[in-house]
Amino acid sequence: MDMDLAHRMLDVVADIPPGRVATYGDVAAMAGSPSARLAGRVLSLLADPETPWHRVVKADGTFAPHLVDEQTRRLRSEGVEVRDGRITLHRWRWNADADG
DNA sequence: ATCCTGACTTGCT
DNA sequence: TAGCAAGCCAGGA
Repeated sequence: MDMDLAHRMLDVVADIPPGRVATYGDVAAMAGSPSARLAGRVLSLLADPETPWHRVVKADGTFAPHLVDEQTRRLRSEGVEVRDGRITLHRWRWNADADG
């Protein structure tokens, strides 16, 4: 696996501000990859305890099935409104340009 | 080499 | 809105 790319993805995730989220596709794109699957793979294999993985969601605002509970708790603790296992993406999605 | 599976996304029905 | 297929990168059998 491309470790340089992997670390860029982790850096992108680390840059997501609290209370904001990004999609797997966003993370991949910002790291220079077209593969959202790779972003998920990188998080599953290389995420540190410090990595805010819970700020990464699917393109439709839902979460990976096995993470729903934990991710819901963490996002709510940051002020993100989670309804029925999903968020309103257009409202919480991180805009790197506007939000930093 | 081929097939299946996975923290994914998009387009069609 | 829900279900399916194809495309995507990588890894295991």
